[in-house]
Amino acid sequence: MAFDSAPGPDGPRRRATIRDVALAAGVSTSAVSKVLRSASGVSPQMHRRVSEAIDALHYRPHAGARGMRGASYTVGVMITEFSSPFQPEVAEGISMTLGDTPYQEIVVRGGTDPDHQRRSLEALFDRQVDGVVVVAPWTSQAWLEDLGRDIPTVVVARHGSSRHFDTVVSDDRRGAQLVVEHLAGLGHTRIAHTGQPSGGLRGQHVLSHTERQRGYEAAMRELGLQPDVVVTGYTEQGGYDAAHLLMGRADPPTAIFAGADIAALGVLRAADERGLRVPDDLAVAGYDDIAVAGMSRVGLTTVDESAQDTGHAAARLLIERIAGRVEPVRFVLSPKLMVRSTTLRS
Amino acid sequence: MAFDSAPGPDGPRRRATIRDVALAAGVSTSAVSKVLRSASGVSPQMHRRVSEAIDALHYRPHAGARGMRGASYTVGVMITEFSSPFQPEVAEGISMTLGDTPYQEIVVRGGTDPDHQRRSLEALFDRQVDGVVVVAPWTSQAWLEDLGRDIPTVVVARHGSSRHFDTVVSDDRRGAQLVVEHLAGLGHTRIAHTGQPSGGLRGQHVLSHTERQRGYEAAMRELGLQPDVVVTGYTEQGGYDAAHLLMGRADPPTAIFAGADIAALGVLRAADERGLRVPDDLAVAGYDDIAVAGMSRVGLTTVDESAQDTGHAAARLLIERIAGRVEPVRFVLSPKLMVRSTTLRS
DNA sequence: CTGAAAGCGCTTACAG
DNA sequence: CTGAAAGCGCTTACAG
Repeated sequence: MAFDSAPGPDGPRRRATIRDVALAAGVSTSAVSKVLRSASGVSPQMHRRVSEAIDALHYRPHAGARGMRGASYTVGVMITEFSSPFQPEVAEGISMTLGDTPYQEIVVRGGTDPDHQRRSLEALFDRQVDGVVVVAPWTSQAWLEDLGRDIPTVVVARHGSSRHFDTVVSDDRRGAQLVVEHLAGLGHTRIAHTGQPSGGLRGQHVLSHTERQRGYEAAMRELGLQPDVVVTGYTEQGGYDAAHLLMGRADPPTAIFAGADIAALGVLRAADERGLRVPDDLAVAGYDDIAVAGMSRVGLTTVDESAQDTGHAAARLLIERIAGRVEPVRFVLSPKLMVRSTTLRS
Repeated sequence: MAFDSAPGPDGPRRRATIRDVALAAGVSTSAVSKVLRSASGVSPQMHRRVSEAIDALHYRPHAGARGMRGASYTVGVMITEFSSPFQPEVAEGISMTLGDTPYQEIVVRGGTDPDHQRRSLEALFDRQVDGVVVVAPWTSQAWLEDLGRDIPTVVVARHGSSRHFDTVVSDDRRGAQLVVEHLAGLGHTRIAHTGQPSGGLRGQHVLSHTERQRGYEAAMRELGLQPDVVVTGYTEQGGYDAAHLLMGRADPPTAIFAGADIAALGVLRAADERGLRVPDDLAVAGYDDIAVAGMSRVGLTTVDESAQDTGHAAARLLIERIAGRVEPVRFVLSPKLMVRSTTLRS
């Protein structure tokens, strides 16, 4: 481990404390504390002596004890699932950005149930994090505003304005528009969309998928086309079910724009099952540009919203907020259309 | 948030403490503490009064403060990357299993650099976790044994015996054997393998990939075939590079067994680029059975080692260890061959 | 069964 | 610039 004192032959060893360091350096614990926090008001030689003692004892401050008075240097991150193709990339971006700071991220799983998400966020709060990044929360605006009042908060993938927290979103409306225009430009007129239930969120404070659906509908109308939405869910199975439903109709669409890549994969599976050639019989597009989308055997046309950049922006904003900023910031990333073989024959 | 006291119009509100609860219930803080930990020696009416006060104040114990004396009810999990297709599934399994217990998981990213992994583990330790699950650590056995002496520890995906921690592994040797026998049974004799550097780990204390390679080599020799290993890495690019190298030879293999699915995807990309038909010109197999492997357009033959079950077992063992068990346990999961279209023509 | 007191390892005003 | 003292919110022996 990071320390070595009283090495009993087998049992756990005692961890060095600030008191041990103070004793070894012949100074007060207050002095050690100042060096630890690189606070002002320490002479160079004091700094040196303390630093040497810290190294010699392999001392590491106890985060829990620090958190009781000052900062814990921990930021909490909540994502809905660890094993989804998109959100962990956001966490990865946060982790990379935090690498250069004294902050350490801890990630918890919130699930999609609002109550479970609340409990996960509370668990983070109980651990005295200095701030939180919340990805795709299915909870009320009021509850999030309360959270933001109690602790520096950045919300990812949720639209609308806020008073007490920052927001990082992709311009989902614009992204959906890019897809629709691309498909219409190829001559498609019957373009269907697979969506996800709004989760009871309404108005401007909605999650990405609702904005995508709105963007799709607006773009279709603008082109004089009839929107056609099937709401199943952003899962492989959801896309699969939606595709079978749509293609079983008398007058099926010639293109399906799935709200998420994971659902688009389900659409492709259904298309394969029905013996449809992609893109000749059916064009397919997704959203997110997850790693699989770029695979040669998949070649999914989709929208890149850069999960890593999202995480980077979220981490940066959170640090600013921890440092004292209170005015809410809304950071919007620009989506980019990635055209591949599921819409364009080579 | 989980509490509501002194609601300043805008600023953060003060969190209820054990003292507030004691005052509201008209009892001592010691009594509240006992109820919190469901310790013995509390009368039913005391229990009721305290519980009511806890609910009324929306009180939640502060994990940092608890951790200073007793348990923090937090278990730390370290995985190498958040955005890899396999390890987060293990974390998911841990999270699900912990859902029924008072423990909360927190996950950190360790990366593949041993020093970075150490720092991540230390960060967990600083946060006073009650135990840790370490997935695929690239560090010395001595260091892990030291960690295990200081804190209940379960190591995933690392082979060999241990004195101070538990181990959860899949029988990688057997899994590799299943793949080789499957391919040989199809008539292949030139079967190549793509591996990953051992990372300096030797002897019995190696990570999964080294065991897989050993299993491959042993199975080949047993069948009187010549092992043929290219060590690149368990990445898409690694598989891609290995495949181009192998297929560029005068006498190329007819089958490639990639050590991990992610590398197998790279092999498939290279095969597509070279215009090779799979499985007719080249059979491809992987290992891990990640979600993509089962996709209709991929259909990758692979080995299922059940990441969720791995996480479940790890969580269960860790809780036993926190409860006091000291004898090391080694839990071995049985791999299962998943035959799909990259080796078997339909 | 109940509670007063000490202490966990830090940081934060406050004297000097 | 330096340090003694108080206190953060809990749990743990220890009396009663």
